[in-house]
Amino acid sequence: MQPVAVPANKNKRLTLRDIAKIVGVSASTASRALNNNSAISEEIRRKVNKAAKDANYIPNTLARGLALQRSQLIGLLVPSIANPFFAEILRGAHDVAQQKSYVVALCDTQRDKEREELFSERLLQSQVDGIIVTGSVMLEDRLIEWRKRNIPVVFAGRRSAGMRFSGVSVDDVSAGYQATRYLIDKGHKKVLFFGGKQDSAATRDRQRGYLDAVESLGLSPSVSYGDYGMESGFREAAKVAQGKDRPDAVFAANDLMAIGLIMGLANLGVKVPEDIAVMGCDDIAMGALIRPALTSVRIPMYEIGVRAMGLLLHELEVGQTGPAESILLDCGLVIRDSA
Amino acid sequence: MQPVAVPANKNKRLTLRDIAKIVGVSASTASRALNNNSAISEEIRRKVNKAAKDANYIPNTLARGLALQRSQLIGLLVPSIANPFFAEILRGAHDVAQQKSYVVALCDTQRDKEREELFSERLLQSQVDGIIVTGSVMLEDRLIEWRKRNIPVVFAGRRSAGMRFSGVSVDDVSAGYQATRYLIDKGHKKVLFFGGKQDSAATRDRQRGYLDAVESLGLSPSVSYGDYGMESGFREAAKVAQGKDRPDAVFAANDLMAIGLIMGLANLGVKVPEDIAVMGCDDIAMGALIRPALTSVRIPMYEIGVRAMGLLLHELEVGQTGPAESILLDCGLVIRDSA
DNA sequence: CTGAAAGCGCTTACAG
DNA sequence: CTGAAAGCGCTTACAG
Repeated sequence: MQPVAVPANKNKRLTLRDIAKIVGVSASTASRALNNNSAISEEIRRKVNKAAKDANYIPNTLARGLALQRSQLIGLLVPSIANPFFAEILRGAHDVAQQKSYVVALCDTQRDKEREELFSERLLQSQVDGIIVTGSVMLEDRLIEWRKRNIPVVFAGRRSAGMRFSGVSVDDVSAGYQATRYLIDKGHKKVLFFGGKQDSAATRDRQRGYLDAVESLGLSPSVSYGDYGMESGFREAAKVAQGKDRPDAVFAANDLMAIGLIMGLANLGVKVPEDIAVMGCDDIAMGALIRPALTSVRIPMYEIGVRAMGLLLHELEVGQTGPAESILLDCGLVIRDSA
Repeated sequence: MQPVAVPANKNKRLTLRDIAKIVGVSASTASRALNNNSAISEEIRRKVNKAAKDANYIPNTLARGLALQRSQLIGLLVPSIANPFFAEILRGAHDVAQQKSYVVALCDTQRDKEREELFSERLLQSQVDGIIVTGSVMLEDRLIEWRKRNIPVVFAGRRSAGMRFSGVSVDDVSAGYQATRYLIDKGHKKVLFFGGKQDSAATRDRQRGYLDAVESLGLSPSVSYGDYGMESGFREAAKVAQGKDRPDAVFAANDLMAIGLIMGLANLGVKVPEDIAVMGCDDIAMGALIRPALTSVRIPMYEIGVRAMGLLLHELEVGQTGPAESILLDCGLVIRDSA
């Protein structure tokens, strides 16, 4: 049997038909052999696979996707990759996607509604097989577009409010309650809640938990807002430290702001935790390294990403499941030195 | 003229042919109208566009990509999204890609060679139009595969060594030299270079600069390595602080390690900068907020990402340019309190 | 077990 | 300016 010459291939990519030709079978057969999804003679399967490997054949996912109606792409909407909280979710989601041969299309929305909508459309065009939405400010009716097209959407790190989308998150109300309760049990009387953006669901829920704790114990609440960034915590320090009605503890809605706050207070000569106790939320890696080490509420971010992608891929395989599934992961206190 | 009924569309996506039918033209014409890349009567163009908008038509990028041999996807290889340095490059690259209607396929390689190769292959399959490689440990001959297929590759944050690939980075040797020189000029006699992973090009170059400075001034070098993570800096503190041949200054190859080091030293009661001066490299946001505020070398990370994607997209439009183009961005000292 | 054909949804020469 | 046809590279009923 004469070996058939491999076509000159001048910068022309090898196609399935090419390798079929090499082996001397039809493209259909080659396809079946490669995907071994159908009965094929063992010999042909071997030959095709060998030829593919030898010729360094790389299947075209675009063409495959078009034929199969599956792009093998998963969209990921995050408000800010610079934020370790979302970076961790992203990492978790990314890891399981890759492991299942999906590729992740990343969109950093910067919490901007216009960008969210633009990206949502772009991802739709790219025919992503599904989308993970994290920390979105997007109105859910925008997402209905996806639902209508029968494309799975799962939330990560936040629960979907009105319309029922699947998602995995943490009980933020409980997180807020636990943190505040801890502070109060430690003897603090004036604890300030320092939230992130007000339109954020996490801030809303953590504040709810804070209020529950404070009010149930007959203390009076006080609230202030930053933007989830470290710098906003740093700036807040000035307000907090400044005399008259100074709190004796603050519960920040995320660690980044808590850390900024600690830095800012140190800068102003206010001692943490002696003068003011500071507690964060999320338990990002940095918290353990900062001095004083940050007391916080641990939110299993990486795990959230993992589970969210797991859910999404599951819905993809099983086909649109019936009711939306909400997974709530546990969170607990991480007590260190700042409170 | 009777309005033609829109097909019932039960969860079947609208296709170009559908909207062509609505308007009463051929798919070819509809395509031309939408992409307005060819002479088309103004009236038809309007009608087609209106119909597309009314019907909420979403073009299928997969099909388009197959026909045009362009996926509109750009691959991004980063060693770790959890690392702010790469997160910033990623952000820059992402922003310009999105702005030019490309979507970004993210791969976190964890600096693992096997994963890099796996992802490289996966991206090839996905028909990405180009790829940005950042902080890769991948042997460049792996990248030749890309070159052969005529797919643009650009490096970001690191220069390509052997084979000439385009890239944008910073003069790391100079960064190392500037930092060390600053330390020495401040009167320090025993400055330690605390590198990241030894196989990292940035570490190699910054160390080169360090050595140049130290040796040209007749001092003797001493070198130690971490892994670029904050924790490795924290751990290093113990070694550094421990008595006998204690350095009076350390230049860390990145800010994360420098910050960890500062935290660790504080923890051990060693005063920075009085007992030991600490200098970082990169100038990540956190450095400004830490106490003592971190003295560092500013590497314009976001800008690197922006320029790298710019270069890539340019090569894509112009077609493979001739010689590789290397852009070197400036870096300079950011003097704060830690040194 | 294998092949020819049709189709996935778009684009672009090629003719009018 | 417009349409019919062929093609991008794969997959999968449908027949053997």
